[in-house]
Amino acid sequence: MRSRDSLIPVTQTPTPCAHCPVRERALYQAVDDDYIHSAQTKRLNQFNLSAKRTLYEEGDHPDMAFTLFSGWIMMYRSDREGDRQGLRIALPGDFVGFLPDTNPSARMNHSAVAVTDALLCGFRQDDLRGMLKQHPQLSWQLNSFQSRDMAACQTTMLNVGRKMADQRIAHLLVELYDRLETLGQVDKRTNTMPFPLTQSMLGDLTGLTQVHTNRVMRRFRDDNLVLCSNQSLQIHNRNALLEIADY
Amino acid sequence: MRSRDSLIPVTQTPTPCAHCPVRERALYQAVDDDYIHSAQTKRLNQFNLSAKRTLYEEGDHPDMAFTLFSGWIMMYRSDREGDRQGLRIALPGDFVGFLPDTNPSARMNHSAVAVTDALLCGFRQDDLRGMLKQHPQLSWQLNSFQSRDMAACQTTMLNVGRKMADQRIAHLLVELYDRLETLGQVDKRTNTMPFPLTQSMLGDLTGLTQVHTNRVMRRFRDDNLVLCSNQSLQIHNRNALLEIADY
DNA sequence: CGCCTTCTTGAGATGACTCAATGGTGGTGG
DNA sequence: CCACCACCATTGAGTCATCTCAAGAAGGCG
Repeated sequence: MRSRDSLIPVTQTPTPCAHCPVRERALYQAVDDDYIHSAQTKRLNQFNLSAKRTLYEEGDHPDMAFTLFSGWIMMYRSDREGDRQGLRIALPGDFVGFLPDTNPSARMNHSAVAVTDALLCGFRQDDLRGMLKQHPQLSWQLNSFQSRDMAACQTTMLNVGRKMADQRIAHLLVELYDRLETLGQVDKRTNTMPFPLTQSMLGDLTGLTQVHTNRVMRRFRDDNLVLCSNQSLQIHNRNALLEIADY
Repeated sequence: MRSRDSLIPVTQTPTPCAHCPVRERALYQAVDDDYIHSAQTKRLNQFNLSAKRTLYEEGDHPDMAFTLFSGWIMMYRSDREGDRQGLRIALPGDFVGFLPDTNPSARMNHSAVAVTDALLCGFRQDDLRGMLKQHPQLSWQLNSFQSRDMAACQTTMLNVGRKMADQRIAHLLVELYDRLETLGQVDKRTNTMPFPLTQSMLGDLTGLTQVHTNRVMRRFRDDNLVLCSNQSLQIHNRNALLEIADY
């Protein structure tokens, strides 16, 4: 499987769960120690994935799923002409690439690419499916995650289907800001967050072209709403952004 | 809760599961008899919902979820200006309105309206949540449903975000045709299916205006691809539709 | 220094929207 | 049985948001 080629193992020994930098948001959150122990034994190595490398692609049948420890990953779907529609950005703590269908002919219906260098913790799909079937709490937890993802997906649909370009982009920026804030990755003094997305990716995620994304971002900058430079983005006027985004 | 006003109880005695006309697609599919018995005891009355009545709305905290027995229901999300983005059409057998979050402040993030008169079987949210926590198989089943819904949602996002109007509409028509075919609701001799959607709803579901939807449908008719009349739709040239839809 | 990716900007094309008006159809009540 | 009304489909004219194509500028990296 080609996607595996990009994955570079980091350590040979499983990392104890307590050391997981994002334990509180990962799959085994809120599961009691017994289950966590069981999760530990299933945990595989950590892997590095370099920026721009593909984690998996539409049509793959990956044998691992991952918890993202650090970095950004973009999930997207593409059509025959090669146009991309971004689905969502996975941030540290998110659970990525799980294929619930046991059927060996089941295939991923979207692709995942590293926006930045990423550190991932791998689980075998089979092990995960086994754990889920065995532990109702874990299944329940996954249900919640899926519901949350579904809600976000619906919000994106509303944006892409019904909003103007500036609304879509403003919404995405605020959403990422808020998610990064809960991860403690924004500088609250300057309202600055890491922002590794290219304008092309921003367009993918909002259903716009890169060119038009550029025009909107320039307008935002001219209007003194945000300042984007050097892989980071500073929000100057959050209220105006919220207003535009209809958040 | 206003949405309850539209629901008209049909029978006072729970309908035995074996009589469920769509048993094979409902939540308790593939769950063994013990669970099914438990599900039976939780099953509430059946309800009628008339066409155009709302089942629940964004912001509601409904105390029931439903299995749709007959009729069509449209789920959608709307923004402050009142624009609607259709999320999906629920057909008989689909599970509708479940709110997994136990938190009493949790709210529905989309609305559901009856496209046609509908017959629904109700479950108390609390009972469902209890059953799910107790029975891993049931949780697992729900996971599969959510994954399937998520995949469909992503397909819609690709359509709405990246495809031309005729592609979006062709895709929706074929998708509905296929779903109705598995339900045995198409006349295979004439390739005709029931089609209660107005052009306005069709526009909601594809991120288009009613007016533009009309123009596309007229073109489809002029090109002898489909014929839509009298609440039903006949597909004359499926291959051409598939080609357009990039299915 | 030179290459490659990303960003920027312009000019023109076009798909989809808005506004507006008309026609059809089915249901309802007098 | 007819008149009316509500809803839906149809069509035209004009506008606008976004796209396409194209080219140049600005960085980062070996």
